[in-house]
Amino acid sequence: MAARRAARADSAPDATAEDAAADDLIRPLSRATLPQEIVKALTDLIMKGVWKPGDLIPSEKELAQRFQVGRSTIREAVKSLAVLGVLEARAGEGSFVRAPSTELLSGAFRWGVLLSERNLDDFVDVRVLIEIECVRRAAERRTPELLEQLDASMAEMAARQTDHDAFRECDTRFHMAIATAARNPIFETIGFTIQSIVRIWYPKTYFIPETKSRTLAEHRAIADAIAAGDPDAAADAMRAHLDAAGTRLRRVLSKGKRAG
Amino acid sequence: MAARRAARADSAPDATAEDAAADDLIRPLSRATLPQEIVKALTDLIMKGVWKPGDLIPSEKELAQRFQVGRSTIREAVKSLAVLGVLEARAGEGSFVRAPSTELLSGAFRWGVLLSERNLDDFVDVRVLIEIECVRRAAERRTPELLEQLDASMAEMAARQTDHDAFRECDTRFHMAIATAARNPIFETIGFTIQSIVRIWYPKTYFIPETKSRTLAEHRAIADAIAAGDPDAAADAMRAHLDAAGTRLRRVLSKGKRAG
DNA sequence: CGACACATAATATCAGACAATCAGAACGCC
DNA sequence: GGCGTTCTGATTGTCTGATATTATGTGTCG
Repeated sequence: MAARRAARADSAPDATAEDAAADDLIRPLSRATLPQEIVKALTDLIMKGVWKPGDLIPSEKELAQRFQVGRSTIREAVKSLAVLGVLEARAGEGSFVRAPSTELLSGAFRWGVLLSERNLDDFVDVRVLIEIECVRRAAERRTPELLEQLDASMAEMAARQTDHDAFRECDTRFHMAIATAARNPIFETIGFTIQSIVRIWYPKTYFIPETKSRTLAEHRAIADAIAAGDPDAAADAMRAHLDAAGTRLRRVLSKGKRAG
Repeated sequence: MAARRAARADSAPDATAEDAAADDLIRPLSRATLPQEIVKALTDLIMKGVWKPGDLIPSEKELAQRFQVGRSTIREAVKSLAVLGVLEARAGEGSFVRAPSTELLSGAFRWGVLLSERNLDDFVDVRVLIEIECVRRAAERRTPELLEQLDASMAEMAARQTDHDAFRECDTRFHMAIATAARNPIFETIGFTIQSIVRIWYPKTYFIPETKSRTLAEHRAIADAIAAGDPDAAADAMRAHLDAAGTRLRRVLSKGKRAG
């Protein structure tokens, strides 16, 4: 009969020696389903730099032949990565590796539990570390363009304090400008990712009366330190801002929980 | 008779057939693909609390009939959500809503790093920031298990210095153990991602004779500082290690470039 | 030289089939 | 009755083939 694909038949669940490579330590729990393995294989190809953003990956038919699986299996894997925002499948053209963007997980961002109170502290810790580093680098590498962007953001912020959406946009722009000014694409991407999450949650704090005026003042302190080219002062100002914002968010969340 | 959970029918697409048809005629498949729509519909059902964590969702066949699409379409949607960690499909049982986890949140950062432009210097900067923070947190939160893992890694490293692959595995394990010990899933994920990329590049430095002995000594200094519960010393040791490793790598790369 | 029809290739979607797996019912033994 | 075994039905896993839709290139014809 048709030779079956070499199955990964681990006959008995006997305790295996601990010679397992670190590779497999990543997922010891779930038995691998075929599409899951394909996802991992495709991920590895991206990780190793074989496929870079913008690249066209082989067609589904070719991938199916190469992995020795059916087309539907490949499709499920590719589709999963497409939903994640990692790949983009275009009918008639092929599938491409997408550039990093805030669209990552866009469909799933609406899932409320993405940031629950349990992850809030974890997230804030990451935010503090990354944004402080970004602002430090931005202060060292400051340009007139950056200062202009920051000023513009703050000016609009001050002018439109009653418009929640506009205020949020200005807030986002302020932090993203700093992330970009760090002049490191990885910090920039991480910074953008952070902002895409922040802009979903932090606007809840706008209902605290003093939030906006304090935010504006904190932003101004940060911008001043950047303009002065003082990384330490900028870092301090950013830390103060993020601590205050985090406290405000926690206050709103705990209050909402108590009330609801 | 195991009555399957009855899903509300109001999400079925046959309500207001005229409007839907008109809309579809005006914008046939505008941007969204069918599985994407299913994904959105399913996440909405979860978000609205119709399906709660642990619940069994309708079978693929029933969903296909209800949404009036083929089963493969449903499968691609469910599989995507399974990859995202939102659903869990168990053969023979059905698909279940998973308890919220940090997978989505961590995944966003993971892909951000993976898809960012990969310049060595930029990458090393990120590595230094993240791993120093991880080791600092690990020193504050150290456990006997961590110290054991680090010792085991270093012991094997010392014993198998001639085996490049084994040495690399130990190196990876050492850094990943520290990332895990930071006790923050996002830091852990970013740390793992960094290691996944690092392990592609750094083995090139193993051809410098003194690399392995120095790496081992640097690891030992880090482990000692962690064992002593001294975050600052651990951070210093880690910085020294990463700086040295970076220098070694740059040396190999420039030499290789000049030679080849 | 340009516009239109056609060929080609890729994804999008559907349908059906069979295998693998699991929970629970049915059964049989003690 | 209690308990282990077998059977069965439901569900996901996977493969194959077919049709539809879409984008790209190409060649013909005016």
